[in-house]
Amino acid sequence: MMEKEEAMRKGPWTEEEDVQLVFYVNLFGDRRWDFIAKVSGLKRTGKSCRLRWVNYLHPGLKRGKITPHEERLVLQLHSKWGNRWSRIARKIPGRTDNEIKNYWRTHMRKKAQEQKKAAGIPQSSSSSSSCSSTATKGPSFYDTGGMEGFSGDNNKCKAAAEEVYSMDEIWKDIELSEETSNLAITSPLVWDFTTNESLWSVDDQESKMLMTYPYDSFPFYNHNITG
DNA sequence: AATTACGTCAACCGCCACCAC
DNA sequence: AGTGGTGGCGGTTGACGTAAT
Repeated sequence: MMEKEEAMRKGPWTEEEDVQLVFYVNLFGDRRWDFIAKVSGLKRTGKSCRLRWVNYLHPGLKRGKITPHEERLVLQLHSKWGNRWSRIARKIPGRTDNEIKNYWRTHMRKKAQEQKKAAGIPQSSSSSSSCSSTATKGPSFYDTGGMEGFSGDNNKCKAAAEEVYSMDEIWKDIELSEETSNLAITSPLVWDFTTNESLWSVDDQESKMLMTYPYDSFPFYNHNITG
Protein backbone atom coordinates (compact mmCIF):
# COMPACT_ATOMS: atom_id res chain seq x y z
CA MET A 1 0.00 0.00 0.00
CA MET A 2 2.95 2.27 0.36
CA GLU A 3 5.41 1.10 -2.19
CA LYS A 4 3.04 1.13 -5.07
CA GLU A 5 2.11 4.69 -4.27
CA GLU A 6 5.06 5.35 -6.52
CA ALA A 7 2.82 4.80 -9.51
CA MET A 8 0.58 7.78 -10.01
CA ARG A 9 -1.10 9.91 -7.45
CA LYS A 10 -4.78 10.59 -7.75
CA GLY A 11 -7.28 12.64 -5.90
CA PRO A 12 -7.03 16.06 -4.38
CA TRP A 13 -3.86 18.01 -4.85
CA THR A 14 -1.78 18.99 -1.91
CA GLU A 15 -0.45 22.47 -1.60
CA GLU A 16 3.05 21.15 -2.04
CA GLU A 17 2.05 19.76 -5.36
CA ASP A 18 0.36 23.00 -6.29
CA VAL A 19 3.41 25.04 -5.51
CA GLN A 20 5.59 22.65 -7.40
CA LEU A 21 3.33 22.67 -10.40
CA VAL A 22 3.14 26.45 -10.47
CA PHE A 23 6.88 26.60 -10.35
CA TYR A 24 7.39 24.27 -13.25
CA VAL A 25 4.67 25.82 -15.33
CA ASN A 26 6.42 29.10 -14.81
CA LEU A 27 9.57 27.56 -16.11
CA PHE A 28 8.25 25.64 -19.05
CA GLY A 29 4.91 27.12 -19.91
CA ASP A 30 1.48 25.64 -19.88
CA ARG A 31 1.64 23.42 -22.91
CA ARG A 32 3.93 20.49 -22.43
CA TRP A 33 2.06 18.80 -19.69
CA ASP A 34 3.55 15.39 -20.01
CA PHE A 35 6.98 16.90 -19.88
CA ILE A 36 6.10 19.02 -16.87
CA ALA A 37 4.63 16.02 -15.11
CA LYS A 38 7.86 14.11 -15.57
CA VAL A 39 10.33 16.85 -14.93
CA SER A 40 8.58 18.18 -11.85
CA GLY A 41 8.75 14.84 -10.13
CA LEU A 42 5.07 15.09 -9.39
CA LYS A 43 3.50 11.68 -9.41
CA ARG A 44 0.74 12.95 -11.59
CA THR A 45 -0.18 12.49 -15.18
CA GLY A 46 0.24 15.34 -17.59
CA LYS A 47 -3.48 15.46 -17.91
CA SER A 48 -3.92 15.82 -14.22
CA CYS A 49 -1.38 18.62 -14.12
CA ARG A 50 -3.08 20.43 -16.93
CA LEU A 51 -6.46 20.12 -15.30
CA ARG A 52 -5.19 21.40 -12.01
CA TRP A 53 -3.56 24.32 -13.68
CA VAL A 54 -6.43 25.24 -15.94
CA ASN A 55 -9.14 24.88 -13.35
CA TYR A 56 -7.45 26.04 -10.26
CA LEU A 57 -3.97 27.44 -10.40
CA HIS A 58 -4.12 29.64 -13.44
CA PRO A 59 -3.47 33.20 -12.34
CA GLY A 60 -6.18 34.71 -14.46
CA LEU A 61 -8.93 32.81 -12.73
CA LYS A 62 -11.75 34.64 -11.07
CA ARG A 63 -13.05 33.30 -7.83
CA GLY A 64 -16.46 33.54 -6.38
CA LYS A 65 -19.96 33.45 -7.61
CA ILE A 66 -21.02 33.82 -11.18
CA THR A 67 -22.30 37.35 -11.58
CA PRO A 68 -25.66 38.10 -13.16
CA HIS A 69 -23.87 39.45 -16.14
CA GLU A 70 -21.86 36.28 -16.51
CA GLU A 71 -24.99 34.27 -16.05
CA ARG A 72 -26.65 36.08 -18.90
CA LEU A 73 -23.61 35.49 -21.02
CA VAL A 74 -23.60 31.80 -20.24
CA LEU A 75 -27.24 31.51 -21.11
CA GLN A 76 -26.78 33.38 -24.33
CA LEU A 77 -23.73 31.46 -25.40
CA HIS A 78 -25.18 28.13 -24.40
CA SER A 79 -28.25 28.75 -26.48
CA LYS A 80 -25.91 29.54 -29.31
CA TRP A 81 -23.33 26.80 -28.93
CA GLY A 82 -24.85 24.19 -26.69
CA ASN A 83 -22.52 22.26 -24.40
CA ARG A 84 -19.36 23.66 -25.91
CA TRP A 85 -18.11 24.60 -22.48
CA SER A 86 -14.57 25.46 -23.32
CA ARG A 87 -15.76 27.65 -26.12
CA ILE A 88 -18.18 29.40 -23.83
CA ALA A 89 -15.51 29.75 -21.19
CA ARG A 90 -13.23 31.52 -23.61
CA LYS A 91 -15.79 34.26 -23.90
CA ILE A 92 -16.03 34.71 -20.17
CA PRO A 93 -12.72 35.87 -18.80
CA GLY A 94 -11.59 34.24 -15.64
CA ARG A 95 -14.03 31.38 -15.81
CA THR A 96 -13.17 27.82 -16.69
CA ASP A 97 -15.15 25.36 -18.71
CA ASN A 98 -15.45 23.21 -15.63
CA GLU A 99 -16.86 26.06 -13.63
CA ILE A 100 -19.40 26.93 -16.27
CA LYS A 101 -20.29 23.32 -16.76
CA ASN A 102 -20.87 22.90 -13.05
CA TYR A 103 -22.83 26.09 -12.88
CA TRP A 104 -24.99 25.08 -15.78
CA ARG A 105 -25.65 21.69 -14.29
CA THR A 106 -26.96 23.06 -11.02
CA HIS A 107 -28.66 25.93 -12.74
CA MET A 108 -30.49 23.69 -15.15
CA ARG A 109 -31.34 21.18 -12.49
CA LYS A 110 -32.92 23.93 -10.47
CA LYS A 111 -34.77 25.16 -13.50
CA ALA A 112 -35.98 21.68 -14.35
CA GLN A 113 -37.18 21.12 -10.81
CA GLU A 114 -39.00 24.41 -10.80
CA GLN A 115 -40.67 23.55 -14.06
CA LYS A 116 -41.66 20.14 -12.80
CA LYS A 117 -43.10 21.73 -9.72
CA ALA A 118 -44.97 24.23 -11.80
CA ALA A 119 -46.31 21.46 -13.98
CA GLY A 120 -47.29 19.42 -10.97
CA ILE A 121 -45.03 16.53 -11.82
CA PRO A 122 -43.83 14.65 -8.75
CA GLN A 123 -40.09 14.78 -8.29
CA SER A 124 -38.18 11.59 -8.38
CA SER A 125 -35.54 11.61 -5.73
CA SER A 126 -32.71 11.86 -8.13
CA SER A 127 -29.67 13.82 -7.11
CA SER A 128 -26.26 12.59 -6.35
CA SER A 129 -25.57 9.53 -4.32
CA SER A 130 -25.72 9.84 -0.62
CA CYS A 131 -22.24 10.11 0.55
CA SER A 132 -21.14 9.46 4.03
CA SER A 133 -17.73 10.87 3.56
CA THR A 134 -14.89 9.70 5.66
CA ALA A 135 -12.31 10.80 3.31
CA THR A 136 -9.16 12.65 3.85
CA LYS A 137 -9.76 15.28 1.32
CA GLY A 138 -8.15 18.55 2.10
CA PRO A 139 -10.19 21.69 2.28
CA SER A 140 -10.32 24.27 -0.40
CA PHE A 141 -7.85 26.37 1.40
CA TYR A 142 -7.46 28.83 -1.41
CA ASP A 143 -11.09 29.63 -1.42
CA THR A 144 -11.52 29.95 2.24
CA GLY A 145 -8.19 31.53 2.74
CA GLY A 146 -7.69 29.34 5.73
CA MET A 147 -6.30 25.99 6.58
CA GLU A 148 -8.50 25.05 9.45
CA GLY A 149 -9.83 21.59 9.20
CA PHE A 150 -6.70 20.40 7.59
CA SER A 151 -6.59 16.77 8.49
CA GLY A 152 -2.94 16.16 8.03
CA ASP A 153 -3.13 13.56 5.33
CA ASN A 154 -0.25 12.59 3.13
CA ASN A 155 2.93 14.43 3.55
CA LYS A 156 1.75 17.93 3.89
CA CYS A 157 4.40 20.34 4.80
CA LYS A 158 4.17 21.09 8.46
CA ALA A 159 5.24 24.64 8.12
CA ALA A 160 2.73 25.19 5.38
CA ALA A 161 0.02 23.72 7.49
CA GLU A 162 0.64 26.35 10.06
CA GLU A 163 0.61 29.15 7.59
CA VAL A 164 -2.16 30.43 5.44
CA TYR A 165 -0.69 30.32 2.02
CA SER A 166 -3.06 31.23 -0.71
CA MET A 167 -2.45 31.19 -4.43
CA ASP A 168 -2.64 34.93 -4.38
CA GLU A 169 0.33 34.94 -2.15
CA ILE A 170 2.12 32.45 -4.29
CA TRP A 171 1.63 34.69 -7.27
CA LYS A 172 2.69 37.69 -5.31
CA ASP A 173 5.84 35.88 -4.44
CA ILE A 174 6.42 34.87 -7.99
CA GLU A 175 6.15 38.44 -9.04
CA LEU A 176 8.49 39.48 -6.32
CA SER A 177 10.95 36.77 -7.05
CA GLU A 178 11.02 37.54 -10.70
CA GLU A 179 12.52 40.86 -9.89
CA THR A 180 15.36 39.36 -7.99
CA SER A 181 15.89 35.93 -9.40
CA ASN A 182 17.32 34.91 -12.69
CA LEU A 183 14.44 32.61 -13.49
CA ALA A 184 13.05 35.08 -15.96
CA ILE A 185 9.56 34.42 -14.82
CA THR A 186 7.32 36.87 -16.49
CA SER A 187 4.15 38.20 -15.00
CA PRO A 188 1.84 35.25 -14.86
CA LEU A 189 -0.95 37.26 -16.28
CA VAL A 190 0.80 37.99 -19.47
CA TRP A 191 2.48 34.75 -20.24
CA ASP A 192 2.91 33.75 -23.74
CA PHE A 193 5.27 30.89 -23.81
CA THR A 194 4.34 29.84 -27.24
CA THR A 195 6.31 32.74 -28.51
CA ASN A 196 9.41 31.96 -26.58
CA GLU A 197 10.97 28.92 -28.07
CA SER A 198 13.97 28.98 -25.82
CA LEU A 199 11.88 28.20 -22.81
CA TRP A 200 10.80 25.00 -24.34
CA SER A 201 14.10 23.41 -24.90
CA VAL A 202 15.71 21.79 -21.97
CA ASP A 203 18.70 19.61 -22.31
CA ASP A 204 19.20 16.45 -20.33
CA GLN A 205 21.47 18.01 -17.81
CA GLU A 206 19.07 20.75 -17.06
CA SER A 207 16.17 18.44 -16.70
CA LYS A 208 18.14 16.21 -14.37
CA MET A 209 18.99 19.18 -12.28
CA LEU A 210 15.37 20.16 -12.13
CA MET A 211 14.35 16.66 -11.20
CA THR A 212 16.29 16.94 -8.03
CA TYR A 213 15.41 20.50 -7.32
CA PRO A 214 14.61 20.52 -3.64
CA TYR A 215 11.14 21.59 -2.82
CA ASP A 216 12.08 23.91 -0.06
CA SER A 217 14.41 25.82 -2.26
CA PHE A 218 11.63 27.31 -4.32
CA PRO A 219 12.22 30.97 -3.81
CA PHE A 220 8.61 31.93 -3.51
CA TYR A 221 7.70 29.05 -1.29
CA ASN A 222 10.54 29.33 1.11
CA HIS A 223 10.20 33.02 1.32
CA ASN A 224 6.74 32.96 2.71
CA ILE A 225 6.92 29.91 4.89
CA THR A 226 9.97 31.03 6.71
CA GLY A 227 8.65 34.50 6.93
C1' DA B 1 -28.30 18.54 18.59
C1' DA B 2 -28.52 15.08 15.21
C1' DT B 3 -29.75 13.62 10.83
C1' DT B 4 -30.97 14.11 6.10
C1' DA B 5 -31.18 16.34 1.68
C1' DC B 6 -29.30 19.23 -1.43
C1' DG B 7 -25.76 22.27 -3.66
C1' DT B 8 -21.15 23.06 -5.06
C1' DC B 9 -16.94 22.03 -6.97
C1' DA B 10 -12.56 19.47 -7.77
C1' DA B 11 -10.98 15.72 -10.17
C1' DC B 12 -11.20 11.54 -13.08
C1' DC B 13 -12.46 9.03 -17.33
C1' DG B 14 -13.03 8.17 -22.06
C1' DC B 15 -13.12 9.88 -26.49
C1' DC B 16 -11.42 12.61 -30.17
C1' DA B 17 -8.33 15.75 -32.76
C1' DC B 18 -3.98 17.17 -33.78
C1' DC B 19 0.86 16.75 -34.53
C1' DA B 20 5.39 14.76 -35.04
C1' DC B 21 7.77 11.03 -36.70
C1' DA C 1 -0.18 7.70 -45.56
C1' DG C 2 -0.06 5.39 -41.16
C1' DT C 3 0.81 5.31 -36.31
C1' DG C 4 1.59 6.61 -31.61
C1' DG C 5 1.70 10.15 -28.24
C1' DT C 6 -0.22 14.15 -26.18
C1' DG C 7 -3.50 17.68 -25.22
C1' DG C 8 -8.22 19.25 -25.05
C1' DC C 9 -13.00 18.58 -24.23
C1' DG C 10 -17.37 17.01 -22.35
C1' DG C 11 -19.55 13.91 -19.22
C1' DT C 12 -19.62 12.04 -14.81
C1' DT C 13 -18.48 10.98 -10.08
C1' DG C 14 -17.77 11.69 -5.36
C1' DA C 15 -16.41 14.47 -1.27
C1' DC C 16 -17.49 18.21 1.43
C1' DG C 17 -20.33 22.11 3.20
C1' DT C 18 -24.62 23.81 4.55
C1' DA C 19 -29.52 24.44 4.82
C1' DA C 20 -33.61 22.18 6.19
C1' DT C 21 -36.08 19.14 9.14
